[in-house]
Amino acid sequence: MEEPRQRARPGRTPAPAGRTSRPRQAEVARLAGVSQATVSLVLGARKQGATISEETRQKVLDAVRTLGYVPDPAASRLAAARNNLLGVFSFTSTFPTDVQHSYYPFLVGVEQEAAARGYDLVLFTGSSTGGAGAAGPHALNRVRLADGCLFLGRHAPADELRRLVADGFPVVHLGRRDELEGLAWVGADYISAGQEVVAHLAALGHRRIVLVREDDEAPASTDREHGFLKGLEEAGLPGGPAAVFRSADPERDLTAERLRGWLDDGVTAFVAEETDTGDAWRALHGTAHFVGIDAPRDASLALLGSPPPDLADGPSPTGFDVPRPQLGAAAVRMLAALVSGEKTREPLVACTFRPGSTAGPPPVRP
Amino acid sequence: MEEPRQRARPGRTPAPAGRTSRPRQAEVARLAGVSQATVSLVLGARKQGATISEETRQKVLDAVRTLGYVPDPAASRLAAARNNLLGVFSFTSTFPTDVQHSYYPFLVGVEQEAAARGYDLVLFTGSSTGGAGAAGPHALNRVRLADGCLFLGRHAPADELRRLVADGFPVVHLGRRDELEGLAWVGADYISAGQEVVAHLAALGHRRIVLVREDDEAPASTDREHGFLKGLEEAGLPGGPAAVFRSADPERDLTAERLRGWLDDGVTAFVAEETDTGDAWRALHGTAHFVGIDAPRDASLALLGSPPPDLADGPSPTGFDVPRPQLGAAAVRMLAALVSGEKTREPLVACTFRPGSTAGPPPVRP
DNA sequence: GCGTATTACTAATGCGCATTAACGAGTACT
DNA sequence: AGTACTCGTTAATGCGCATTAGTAATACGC
Repeated sequence: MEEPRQRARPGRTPAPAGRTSRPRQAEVARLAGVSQATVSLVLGARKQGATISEETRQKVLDAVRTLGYVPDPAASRLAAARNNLLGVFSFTSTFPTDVQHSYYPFLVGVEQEAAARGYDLVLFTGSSTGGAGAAGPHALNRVRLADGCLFLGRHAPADELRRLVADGFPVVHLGRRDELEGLAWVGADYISAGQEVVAHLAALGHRRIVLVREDDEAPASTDREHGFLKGLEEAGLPGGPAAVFRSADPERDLTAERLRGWLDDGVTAFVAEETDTGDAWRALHGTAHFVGIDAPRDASLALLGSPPPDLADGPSPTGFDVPRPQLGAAAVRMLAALVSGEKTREPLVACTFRPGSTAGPPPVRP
Repeated sequence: MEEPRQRARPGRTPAPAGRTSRPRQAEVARLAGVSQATVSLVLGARKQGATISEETRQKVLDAVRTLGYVPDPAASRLAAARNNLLGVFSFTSTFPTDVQHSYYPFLVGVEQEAAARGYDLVLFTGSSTGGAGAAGPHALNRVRLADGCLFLGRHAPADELRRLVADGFPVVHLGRRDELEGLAWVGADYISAGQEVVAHLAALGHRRIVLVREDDEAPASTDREHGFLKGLEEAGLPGGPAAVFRSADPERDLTAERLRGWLDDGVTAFVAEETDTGDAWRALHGTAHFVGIDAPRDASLALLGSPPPDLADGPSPTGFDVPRPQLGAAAVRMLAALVSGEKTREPLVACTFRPGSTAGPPPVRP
């Protein structure tokens, strides 16, 4: 019988012997005098199955400590396990030059909650300015290295997100996102918060309230309006289109005449939504000041959110605050739940009512 | 001849057939009628070596499109023996509740540069309670999961850092750190910057200049003093201990009497170092104001750094700015160089002179 | 004394991809 | 015809880890 000719052995070149590379489980095993499998068993917090003697366990752990062994995340994941890494993906850079527009407040909570649960964070930056990093059609794919990924901002391409979700990869979107079937998300409960603000005003005695908002279809915006209208309804106050003033440019359209007109019509309280720019509140605040309204004496003002930084020094507006760190933390909790296969939990985080100083009882009409 | 008994084949259970998993290169290969290796060659942007016919390339790309294949990053990185991950370690949390005390400005540059080079960032928090790797005495080992690691702040324990460096793990420290042999670092060139400020004052005509600094041995502090003294020397001005006022609590010790004494002695310009707290500048600024000095009319003031946030609204002090984003970027460049085995580069980043409005010609003495 | 548990560990295997030696086919040159 | 190349492709291999069948050793039951 002719022995089949021994083929040469292709494959990768062995690592250069010169530099000491990071230790592997094999080295740990050698040092501990056990097999690589045993090392894996000791390190993996197996819930059942193999048992390891305390003696062996200690030998292994000692070797791990001595060598400073740390598992390779890529290998862990490839072997169908996890690597205790959570991704944070933002299409725009996570650290924009301007802190104001950053996700910083959310990340505070994200980092804390992740650390508390034993996860480290991987920052995946989408198309950054330089963008040499092949921001191809599959840029989102890198996140698969982690056990799951958190998405900030609504810029993540829907089809790629859908793909991740369809593949069963744990994904959580920070901010409501219903249009994407199956996408888990956490968001602030703007509806309840808006409702609460209206309830507060109604309790003070206001009977005619107007909402000033921008021309925007984002959930954060429409939810606030829903909450506002719901609040009116529950208080038995007049709602309908007349209660909402919507404009693409409030600072231009919210004129003094218009404001005076409302006042003459018996409107005693005004509510503005919080926007990226803060324009709605700025317009309301500015025009009211211009007209000579002294809040809350002549009329009450409220803001569905926090004031923009440039107005932060003024009197604290009545309204609510979005608990951004808590939102980040909630997102991490949900992501962790998905990673471990648990059911998803309540996606809404309550906002906190801020009494402020711009709302009071309506003026007594002569 | 007895055939060796056929061992059973242990290993992992095959994936549940139920769910259609994502396509692999093998499936693409089958559809395209080529081998898996060919698929890998087509997809990988090989710089040299194998050549692929245009026909085959198209067949493969078509199959990729048909199946919607996307590479598994875990597998890619495992096979390529690098994770494309850079660690960022800060002993305090990376996102402190107070933005002011954060490394945010550095991270802006770190993120940009890392993204431009195709790296993702892993955030390690030293103080984190759980922190996956139980913040024991070997908490730093956790960073070995990345290809290299950037250290922010000087809280990282020296012995552990030393260990990483000794093991050939690529490490870069943000901020000068000479005492640790072999540690790569990048830092701001405080010496040149301090020198430049003094040169500016000297050029304006000042002949007696005093530096106010805290009682601190941090390189950022001593470097500023060196630069200051070097500047004096180059301008042929009197240096020595008399030119430097050092105090652990400048706000208490920098009294009005002392300041008046200097003025009487012919000192016409004062320089403060920038500190974490901004106390040196605050003391100098405050006492000068108290004494009735109007800068730059009665005397010139300069600051070796940027003013603290609470004084940011006042007149812009003459001095220099530390280009924090650029420092972060430079640190990433150096780290990337270390990871790919290149030589390290220039560790110093130049500060930018800020003319400001607190320095001018010395007053004409009667 | 022999079957059956139980315990403690190891060998073997594959995850999906990158890498490379080897090979067949074609071309060009002695 | 033999040699020397170039081109295009593939088989084989391993990256580092998790998983599981198997085994050896000891303990237990009757």
